[in-house]
Amino acid sequence: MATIEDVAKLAGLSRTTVSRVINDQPYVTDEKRQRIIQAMDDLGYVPNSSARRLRSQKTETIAVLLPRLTNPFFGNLIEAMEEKASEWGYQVIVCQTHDSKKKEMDYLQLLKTKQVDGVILASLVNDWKDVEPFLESGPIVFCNEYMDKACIPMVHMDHKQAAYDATIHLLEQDCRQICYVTGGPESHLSRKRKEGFIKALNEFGLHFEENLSIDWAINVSDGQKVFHMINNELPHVDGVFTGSDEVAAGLIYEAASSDWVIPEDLAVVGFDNQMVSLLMVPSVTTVEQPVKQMADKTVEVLIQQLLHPGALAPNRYVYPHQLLVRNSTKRKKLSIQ
Amino acid sequence: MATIEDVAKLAGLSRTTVSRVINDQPYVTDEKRQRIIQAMDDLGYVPNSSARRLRSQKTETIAVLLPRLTNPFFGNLIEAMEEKASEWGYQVIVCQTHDSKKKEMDYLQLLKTKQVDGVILASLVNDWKDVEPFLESGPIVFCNEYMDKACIPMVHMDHKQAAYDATIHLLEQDCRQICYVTGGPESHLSRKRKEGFIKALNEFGLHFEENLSIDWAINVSDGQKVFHMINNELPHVDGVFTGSDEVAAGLIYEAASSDWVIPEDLAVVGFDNQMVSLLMVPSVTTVEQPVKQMADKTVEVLIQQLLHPGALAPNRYVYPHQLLVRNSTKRKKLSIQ
DNA sequence: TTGTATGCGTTATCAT
DNA sequence: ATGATAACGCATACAA
Repeated sequence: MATIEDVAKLAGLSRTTVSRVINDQPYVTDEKRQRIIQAMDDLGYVPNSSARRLRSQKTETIAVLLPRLTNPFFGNLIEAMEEKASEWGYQVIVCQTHDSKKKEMDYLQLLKTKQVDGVILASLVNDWKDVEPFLESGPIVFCNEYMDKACIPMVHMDHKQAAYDATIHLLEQDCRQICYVTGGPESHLSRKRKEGFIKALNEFGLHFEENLSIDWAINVSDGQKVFHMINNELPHVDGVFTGSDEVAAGLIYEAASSDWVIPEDLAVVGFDNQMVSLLMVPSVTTVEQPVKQMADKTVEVLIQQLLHPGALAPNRYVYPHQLLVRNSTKRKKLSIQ
Repeated sequence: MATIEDVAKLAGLSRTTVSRVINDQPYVTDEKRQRIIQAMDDLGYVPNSSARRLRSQKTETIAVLLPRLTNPFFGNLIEAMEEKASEWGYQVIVCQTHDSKKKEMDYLQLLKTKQVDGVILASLVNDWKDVEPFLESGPIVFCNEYMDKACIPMVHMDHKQAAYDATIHLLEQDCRQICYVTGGPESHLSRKRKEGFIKALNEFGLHFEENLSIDWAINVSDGQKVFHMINNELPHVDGVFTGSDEVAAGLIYEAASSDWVIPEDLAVVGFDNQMVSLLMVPSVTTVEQPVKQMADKTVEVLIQQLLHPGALAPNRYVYPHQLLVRNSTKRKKLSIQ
């Protein structure tokens, strides 16, 4: 493999001059520049990035931590992030934590060992106090997940309000026994959602009931299980709030082979506006998040931190959500005007 | 940031000895080993990976090239790959080419510049002759996509046979005007599928008709467009072979708000056995690929190449597929026995 | 405008 | 068992 030295020799010049050409710097005569370019071509020279990294203390690489890629929300998120990062010439390393504290800490080490310049946390299972020390090694930005006590940039929506809106909608459809279905570890985000859910209940004179709460549902097959649980143990339930379109879809799929009619017997709201929520029969009422905008902003904020280490950017970017009302909750027939 | 030098000084020993401790090498007294570990702890020392990379000429990182992550097939693929790679202590860089020749070449440069030790090609739009030279810089392995002329390991299924099976099934359901829907750039894989499709037609005395061929459909909304195209311009079509469950889902979704009844008027097969193919009403007949096994095998083969550069592994791993017959093609009623 | 010398942090070689 | 030194490939401060 040719090195800068080889190129210098072949061109009959010094490493410095070659380096200048490589980095598009001035103070090189056109003639010598050409000679060097020629030499690089002849040798098939390519700068060794490990050497550059060591010299520059930069990697042009970022890590994105998330639970798992098969959750389409995170799939969409990282798709957009990679695209944006690539525009800036940055690589993206995928870090699936599977909600494991250990894996999360292991991936954070990438920052310490200088394998990446910065980190995006799209989920968090460890305590913030265990993560904070990593800030010494480079910037960290939250996306989706957030944490009031952390003094770093955060890009997310108002999950409390979103859950509130969705729940109010269920209540307005005359649901009174609403099952609260969530999954994954308890997080700041999930607590916010729960707050919104409870706030809405309270406004209708209801309160949160532990026995209508399910906290282990994260995918389609869990959704199917949830339906059977409701069918067998909670027949009085008339509405379901879930934090995931996949779960909602599984539930609705399973209900189709039963007596339950959706939404008349059971109204269901999902979350994320995944494709499947539109395709289901009935289509699923859901909360849309501006995933691409959030992803783009997150990458932008992180890279700005890398480029201008001093500049403290405003550190909250809250994006709007939208409740998309579809057939899985339309219990009230419209009166003919 | 503390360096090995700092640790050495604090412990009153040499860099060499510290390095020995870091790398678990022998020839260090327990007493000094302890002293060094203590010093590393005190300083919060972590080896700098850029320096290690430069020194060892290894990155412990691989690149995975694919068109886009929002295609759930590739989402599942990379999820499994990342997990497997992480078991071996390897990082994964996501490289979305969006089927662009230029982006593909750019990402392949990662190999030349030593940012990654090896590359997995899950798709390919450039000619093989343009890719082959990169082999000088490190191993490349195909997964899903393949190429008969390339002398590198390949992990994939028999796409010709899979398409053949799916088409025969449509024909057995009495479809005679089958629309062939595909998307993305022409590739070896897509050619193989087409061969299988044509072979099946031929066995039923039919031949491929260009005007029943659509080559621009890759997602749900394309599937919707396909339906309208059939509805408006190809009303005599009675079956659809598509290379994607998303497209099939979009088509079926759109058909629901029309006169067409699926499968009676139009039988539809998808590909990949995505969750959505099961959830649709009617559920979608599809071809299942053993994604996880293929992903695991690919990573394993690549890492073996990295660990034992000499050892030529057998270079084809062909995995079985399975046609899952669901409601979108069940036109023939079972006779009561 | 060009070149020399030095150091980024690590590990391998060779002495001791 | 331990340490001095060179080398990995590059880019920068400084000199010319």
